[in-house]
Amino acid sequence: MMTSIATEIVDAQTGASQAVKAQLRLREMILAGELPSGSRITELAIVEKLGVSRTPIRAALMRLEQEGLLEALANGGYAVRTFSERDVSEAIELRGTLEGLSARLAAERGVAAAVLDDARACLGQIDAVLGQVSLDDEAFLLYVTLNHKFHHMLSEMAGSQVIARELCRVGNLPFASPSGFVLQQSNSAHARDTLVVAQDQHWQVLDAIAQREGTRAEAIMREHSRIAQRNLKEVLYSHDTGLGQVPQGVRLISRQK
Amino acid sequence: MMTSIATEIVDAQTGASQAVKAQLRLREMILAGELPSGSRITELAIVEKLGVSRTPIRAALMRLEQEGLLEALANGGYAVRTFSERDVSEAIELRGTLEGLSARLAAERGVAAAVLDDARACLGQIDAVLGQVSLDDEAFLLYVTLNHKFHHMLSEMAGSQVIARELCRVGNLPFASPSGFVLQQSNSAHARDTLVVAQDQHWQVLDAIAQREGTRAEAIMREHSRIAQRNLKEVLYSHDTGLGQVPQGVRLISRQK
DNA sequence: AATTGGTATTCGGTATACATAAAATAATAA
DNA sequence: TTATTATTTTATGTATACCGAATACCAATT
Repeated sequence: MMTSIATEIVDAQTGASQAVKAQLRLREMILAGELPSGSRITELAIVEKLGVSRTPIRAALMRLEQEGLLEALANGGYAVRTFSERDVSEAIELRGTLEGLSARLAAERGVAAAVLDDARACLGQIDAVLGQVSLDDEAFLLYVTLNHKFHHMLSEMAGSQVIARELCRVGNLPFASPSGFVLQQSNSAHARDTLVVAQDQHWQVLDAIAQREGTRAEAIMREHSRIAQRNLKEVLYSHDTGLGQVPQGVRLISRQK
Repeated sequence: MMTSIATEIVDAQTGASQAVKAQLRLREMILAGELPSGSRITELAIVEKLGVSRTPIRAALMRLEQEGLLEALANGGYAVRTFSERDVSEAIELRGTLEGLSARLAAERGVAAAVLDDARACLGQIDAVLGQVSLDDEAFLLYVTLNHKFHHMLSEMAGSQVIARELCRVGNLPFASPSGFVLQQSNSAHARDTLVVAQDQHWQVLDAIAQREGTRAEAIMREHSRIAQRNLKEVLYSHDTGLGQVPQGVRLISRQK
């Protein structure tokens, strides 16, 4: 058996299949930049790096390709995908469009009062976080968690597995996710203001859904995604400021259009 | 990328990998109803049915799950997915939304004159097909091919790999594809009229894109997808008419909402 | 020195053997 | 006869051996 003691400890922690563990570890490595953007991924290299055999590695690579982090090469094998600024921008636009569709359907179909109350409670928690005049890193992290939760709630309000599934897919790209660029903004001066604006949109879309105003709900979510667009530009073009923290996956975005 | 159905069939005959061949054959079998909707798929059963070993079968099953035709079971294995009428309706709505987004971006960003001319030529061919007062099966088949081609052209006009990729994905569900229900309509009395209306929308969206009218282009494509919605209802609720031809994948749609 | 040919190595596709877990069936006890 | 338990079977997860193809490297020839 080839499993090392360290590997077994990891095994005990996760308890998932080797394939899933390999997938998670590979994703980490890609987003951390250990596997450079554009570099080819060979199965054997991963085998000796992770200590599992080729079969689960193959499954993991296949899943990561589906996720969009890898691209399949012509003659077999994979390469770490490189994203242009345009790719990321379009992925954000795509998410905004899908969230708009989801919000519109939720409004048109109607949402149970209890569900709306849950969402309002979530927004209440975000309000509490933003209540502080100055936000520390922990507050930003809490915002990200709650923001993610709220967006997830929204995607479920439409009651559509089809759309929720697709929304989940585009959110897999780390920089296309609802809070993809929040953490990198945390040192920015107007970072809190940005979140305040975003949170207002959260309340407004919930109101629109409650009022059965489908078109308004859709428009709000589309505009909501433009905050991510602005953050993207800001992160990419203020790169000269010595960045202390490692942004998740920004390395995968190439500079040229 | 977006290989045509005809191309894929040819690939299956020629020397593609075992995994791809298995994937195509399994898809055929699922859509033909040989593997009943909801039934569990075991690897060994497929092994003895297709005569290839488990490894490529596994790859094929994984791909089919990603495509949406199979769902992964909790304790491993897969089952043929069952789609409710609502699922299908939402998938069509999703496609309409994405095509709307694509058309809007194409209009806003602008499209080269040569590309627009190609699209016009394609629509000209469709016009020629619809010029006949009565359409035979061959004409319907030709329409489907050209319709597919035009929608593909549209998805490329936005110049967005991200959106084209997603559009390709939702088109994989056979009944969500642009011409998913055309063939089943071919015995309907007003089938030709439906296609005439759809073709008018084709011309209008092209005009909107050429005129840089993004909002109009988006609205047209959304409305365009509602034709598929109507066809869906018609196919599902006129089931009593003895259907001679086998509709692709309609078996996977369960009757209850 | 450059180009071309051949050889060797590497990589991915495939088949299969083995292990583990779940499910089904049979057997025994109440 | 029924319920519970044990055993057997079956299915997936995993590892690995083998094969064909692609590629890289080295040598030889022009």
